[in-house]
Amino acid sequence: MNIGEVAERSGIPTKTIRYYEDIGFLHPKRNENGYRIFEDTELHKLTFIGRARSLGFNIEECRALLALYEDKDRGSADVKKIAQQHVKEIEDKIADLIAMRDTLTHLINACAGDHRPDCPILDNLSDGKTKEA
Amino acid sequence: MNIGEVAERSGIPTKTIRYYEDIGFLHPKRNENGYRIFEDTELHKLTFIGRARSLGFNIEECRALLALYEDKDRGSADVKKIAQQHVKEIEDKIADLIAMRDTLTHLINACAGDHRPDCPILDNLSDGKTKEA
DNA sequence: TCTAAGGCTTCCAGTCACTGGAAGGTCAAG
DNA sequence: CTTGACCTTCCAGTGACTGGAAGCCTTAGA
Repeated sequence: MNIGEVAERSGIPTKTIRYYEDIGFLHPKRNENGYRIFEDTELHKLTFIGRARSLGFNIEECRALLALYEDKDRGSADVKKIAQQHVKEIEDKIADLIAMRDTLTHLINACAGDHRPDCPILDNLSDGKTKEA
Repeated sequence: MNIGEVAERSGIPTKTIRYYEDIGFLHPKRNENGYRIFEDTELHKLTFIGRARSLGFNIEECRALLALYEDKDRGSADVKKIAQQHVKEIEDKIADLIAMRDTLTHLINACAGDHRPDCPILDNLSDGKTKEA
């Protein structure tokens, strides 16, 4: 397979595939003409990485998962640990975002949204206090 | 005030303050020795930006809010619109993260987490399917 | 008066995970 | 033989900082 076909089948852009080669995720062979040739195993790897990325694992986490994936002797405990750590991080982010949303929603509700310049949102950004109606 | 004091009072690092000057948020005057001198208005602006950033507004949104903040004739509707748009984006992110978390939690629950190599998490990353017990 | 510490300056480079674009080689169809 | 799609490499940019180097300025203490 050439890079274009792999890109289509894995759903990962060619640019990104080359980048993944740069950072050592893949080592495709080369044709006489310099083109990369991908085997099925490379396609699988790419798909694997794509799924992990879409679950929010960062590149280093993907590298760790990939190493575990390729290590036939790893225990599932290692993988579970990475995943659990990751769930914790996701939950922290969710909590942060919910706090943001609630604060903003609160401010929006306090804001008349008309042509007068009086604006609780800006007031809050300016002095950190929310005025109640 | 010198930059160090402003940094302490606004909670924004000196590096970041200089960066904010670079991108045109501030225009502090300079001393004979080249040091930046900050007035109270600059401190207020920085605090304003800091709060907006902590609410997840990006730099361009901050720029817009700052412009509205400094425009005495703006209607609160303009500000409300930016904030509402932002709440939408936050809610999208929350939904994404919840989906990620649920998928991962599901996989973690299916994973024995022992020393055997059989691992539903890797299996899923590899083939996109979750095996039920 | 010298020195040392700390604060200030600028500029350059790195972060993360790509993404865009330029310049040019290769290949298959018409 | 040309056209267009595909491939290659390399360089630069994204967002929002952050780190570090090199060097000037100020202040306190010996």
